[in-house]
Amino acid sequence: MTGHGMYRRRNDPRGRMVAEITNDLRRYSFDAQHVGHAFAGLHGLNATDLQALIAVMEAELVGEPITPGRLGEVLNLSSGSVTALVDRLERVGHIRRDRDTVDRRKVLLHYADRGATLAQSFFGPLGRRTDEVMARFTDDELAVVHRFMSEMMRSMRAHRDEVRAARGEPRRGAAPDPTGDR
Amino acid sequence: MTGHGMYRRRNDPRGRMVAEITNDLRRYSFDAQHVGHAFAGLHGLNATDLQALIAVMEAELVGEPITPGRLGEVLNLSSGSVTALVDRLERVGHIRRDRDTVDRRKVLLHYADRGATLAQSFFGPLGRRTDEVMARFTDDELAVVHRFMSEMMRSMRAHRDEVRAARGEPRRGAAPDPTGDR
DNA sequence: CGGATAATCTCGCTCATCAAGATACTCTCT
DNA sequence: AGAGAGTATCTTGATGAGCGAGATTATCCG
Repeated sequence: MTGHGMYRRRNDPRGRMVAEITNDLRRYSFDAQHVGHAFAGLHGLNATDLQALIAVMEAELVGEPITPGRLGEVLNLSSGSVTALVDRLERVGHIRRDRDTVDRRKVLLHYADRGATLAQSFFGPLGRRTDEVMARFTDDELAVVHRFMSEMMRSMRAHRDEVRAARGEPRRGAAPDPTGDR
Repeated sequence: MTGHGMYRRRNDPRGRMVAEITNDLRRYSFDAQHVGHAFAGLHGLNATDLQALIAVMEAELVGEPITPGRLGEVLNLSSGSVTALVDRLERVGHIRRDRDTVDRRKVLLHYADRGATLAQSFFGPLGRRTDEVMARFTDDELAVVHRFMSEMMRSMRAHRDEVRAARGEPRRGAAPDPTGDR
């Protein structure tokens, strides 16, 4: 999944370039997904656990610790799944729970040392590889790349929201999907 | 997940740009993953099923229908999981199995009309969005983006192979280009 | 207080995936 | 031609992530 460009066999140079960029983006996302999966497996976690750990760290580094509810929104998980997820991560010492002092219904998630170390060993090698690639580009070139990725990211995010919103709406086309939905 | 740039708080302009590109790439991949998941759910599939369908179509469009074994390598699934996966997709009419006439141990996977229609409705809207973004870039700018994404993709693929190798077992018969398009 | 609202957690179930082993077919060598 | 080794796929049983409905705990307000 994750990307497109499978058809689109235009023959002008620009058309080919668009197709290749599209394919590279798709492959990059696909591989990134598998890196996460494999790395998580190496450390006794699953892909979701790793994503969650990263989300918890990001939130806390920005100064706004995340709640289980919000984490569920970010990862698109049910509340029951989030509880199980947080249990798993807490049990192995990657994160910990704290009650919010202001609104004591809320639980705030904080990363523990063990989690920080793990994230470091995930991002470290990845960052080194990224730096190697980026070193081959001038400031002006990186500025172009930045503008591009920024717009592509926004575009994909909008698309994600649209597809998610399509849930629960009348389903057109083909088979009635006996299992309902997931 | 997958990506990085969470730390790296350099303060020079270039450092900030690198960090932002990195973050956008990570978010793009993350969202792309969720688009696939949500779209699949809408159609009674899971994320893996959709990836598999795409891989089957890609292989056949290139003229080399994929086998279950190869599909398992691409998706990094066990043989048992692949059988179940292919069963699911065949049952709902997205793909079909054919025995290879030359080596009758092999099974070749082909997409069916229903699968093609589904893929179309997945890639169509995505492609439209992508075109909108790319239209805002000149040929020269796209050439820079192309060079960048190509190198980033290769870098991520190498990293994936490295992380996978750190586990039990490398791919047999060399594993060039899973998701291989082209 | 009592009711409404909100956030999180509990429980029973489903289903994707794995690991190991069974089966089916092919290839090589004598 | 047949035995044995090799390869591809399929079968089976177990595990565990995730869902969804309802229970629990906490806050806020009249």
